[in-house]
Amino acid sequence: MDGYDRQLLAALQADADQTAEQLTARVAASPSAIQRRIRRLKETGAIERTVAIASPRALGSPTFLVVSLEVERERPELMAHFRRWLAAEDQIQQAYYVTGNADFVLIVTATDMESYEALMSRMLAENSNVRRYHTNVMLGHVKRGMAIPVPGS
Amino acid sequence: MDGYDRQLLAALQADADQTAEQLTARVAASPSAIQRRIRRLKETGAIERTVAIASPRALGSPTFLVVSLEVERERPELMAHFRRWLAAEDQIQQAYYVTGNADFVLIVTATDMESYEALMSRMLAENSNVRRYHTNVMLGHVKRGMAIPVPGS
DNA sequence: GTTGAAAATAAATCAAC
DNA sequence: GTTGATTTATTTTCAAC
Repeated sequence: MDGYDRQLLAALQADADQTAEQLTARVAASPSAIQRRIRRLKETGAIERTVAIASPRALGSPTFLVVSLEVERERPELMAHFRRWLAAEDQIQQAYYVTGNADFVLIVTATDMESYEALMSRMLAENSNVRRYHTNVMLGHVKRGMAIPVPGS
Repeated sequence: MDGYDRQLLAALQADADQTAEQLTARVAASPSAIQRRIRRLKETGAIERTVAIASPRALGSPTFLVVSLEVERERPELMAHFRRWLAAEDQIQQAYYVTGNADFVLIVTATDMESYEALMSRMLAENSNVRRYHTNVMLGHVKRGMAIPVPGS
């Protein structure tokens, strides 16, 4: 991971559809070097994956919700079960383990509030260590991304 | 947007590095049809963009924070200013406008707590309508993604 | 790291069904 | 929608510097 790799990560986090040739405009290196490094970044896992960001409108403008929840942490096996449950649910986009009032913060999608409530009921039914949760319905977003800023860029 | 497009969106949200040929395994259509549709999905904006998901470890394991904040909403011009401010800050990955206790939920990255605090100070100094905020430091994540589930898939 | 050429792969375009 | 051929663009690999 040197300056070239960091510049590449910055560029590809913003737009992964650029060709090696186009990237020479942003990364001071030749197409050959760029191609080699991109492959290496993927091999080493510095680039975990490349994904298409879909427009919510194109998929029926689902409801998004921000859920903070508290769990009973005493039983490790229940926590492990809960994490697996979260990972398996497609409607749960993001699941973060946090400090503070809440233990988890989730970003959830649902076609409508009814389906959200069904998901939450199922969550409670299938995870006895979930104590309570608080829902914030998303009204809109200013920004949506996963890009991590790169030091030298 | 028919069944083919939805299947494609589902597949590309998970992995955008698949060739049209590889996609025939998941989308019951020929490579030609798949290529044509992918291009159309990008042109129409159904696919907003394609991005590389970088490993936080590769970028120095930054701290992630979930910030809920309350704003003074009375002055629309201040709100517009705040939204632009959020959009312009690289450290702010996601900014959601929500109902409930908080008005906004942010997902923020910082190299360390000091830089996070500097960002928040600057936020307050440059946005007089931000009333208060509450920080949840992220300890880890179970899941990190932007994929929207697709009805028929 | 670079350039440049060759080979392999994939995408784009088109015709015909 | 499909197949198959063609063209174009990109990636990959390599040699030489």
